[in-house]
Amino acid sequence: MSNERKNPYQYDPFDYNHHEINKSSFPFFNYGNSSTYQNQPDDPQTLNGFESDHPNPFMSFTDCLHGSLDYNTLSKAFDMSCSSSEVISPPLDHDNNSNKQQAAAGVRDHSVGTTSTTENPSTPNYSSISSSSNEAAGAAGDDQVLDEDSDHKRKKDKQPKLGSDGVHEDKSKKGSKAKKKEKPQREPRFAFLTKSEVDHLEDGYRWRKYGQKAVKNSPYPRSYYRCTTQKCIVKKRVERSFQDPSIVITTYEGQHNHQCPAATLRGNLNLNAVGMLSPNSLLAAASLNGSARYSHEFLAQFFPVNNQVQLPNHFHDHPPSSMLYSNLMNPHRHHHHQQQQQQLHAPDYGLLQDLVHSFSHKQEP
DNA sequence: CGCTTTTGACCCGCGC
DNA sequence: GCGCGGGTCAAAAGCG
Repeated sequence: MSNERKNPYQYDPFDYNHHEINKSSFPFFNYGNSSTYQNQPDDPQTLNGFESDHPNPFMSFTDCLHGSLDYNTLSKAFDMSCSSSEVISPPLDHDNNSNKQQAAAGVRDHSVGTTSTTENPSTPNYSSISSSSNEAAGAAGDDQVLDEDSDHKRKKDKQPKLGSDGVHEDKSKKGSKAKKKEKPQREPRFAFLTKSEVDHLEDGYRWRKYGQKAVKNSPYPRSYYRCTTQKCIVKKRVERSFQDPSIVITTYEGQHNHQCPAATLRGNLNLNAVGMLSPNSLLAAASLNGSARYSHEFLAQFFPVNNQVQLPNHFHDHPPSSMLYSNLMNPHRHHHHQQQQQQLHAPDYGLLQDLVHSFSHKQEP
């Protein structure tokens, strides 16, 4: 959070090195689960990533939704189907502090061009998927690591409070400290950078805002949303880049345990059907059927809760940050008229600032 | 009436 | 130990 990190959000999605363009793979990764995120990011080996052999390139999308899919699968699948993908590598150096590097590594090269811009000429919108990481905690601080868990934890804390009459089911759990030692798992997170005039982008799911906080060094607040579906613990944070107010940073955490309400209703985004498609098609479907609004969630669904993935070798060889940039988003067909969506995927390092920063500060002279 | 948003308070972890 | 910042809660208000 130092000032030296000027323009944390400043980066040009269109201005990347292209030497890694050929690497078309899904940019998602995470730094592992409860056990791995504790590892020092300095050690690339601690990163979890993709494995090289995966049997089923076209696995059911539903599988993804249910977390049976790992990054490996994703990468594989997407890799295969994204011949036309365009991966853009941000000009990141390797000489940055290891933390950043590591974090950035997440995005590094596993970006998958979803659809080439030519494939979707009618779409002025560009999207990309950001990767995320549990490790975000690493950079962001453990509080984030505990996000999921802390959520419960806090509840416990609170519940006793309000539920003086009631539900302090387990104060014992309150022992957050004990829990902390175990470094409870947290859901993978995925950040999307979206060029949009609206803060809260519709993605087909229903969200309830449960909080808002001012962001340090930013005039724009960060909003906290939770999926309203019962038992669904997915959360997302939305904030606007103060460097580029046109960019909305949406961070998803967790994985929906249900279908996209909108998709279900419309029948457009039938997940089972989608499962029959190649990832590329999936993305296209996300774009076409759900329009830009669904893309976030849609893509987010791909990220398994299963944190045990490993980075491929080349992932380590080519440090951070290739950002995928593609235009699968359809133009504002729905209410968000002016919603020019330009999604860029960036790793979630926990703190959005850090997240974005990883991309940007490399571009600084 | 039910659901969502707002908002101040609170908790927690981390850095100093 | 203290202060800071992130994240969450929950009462109140707003909305359809």
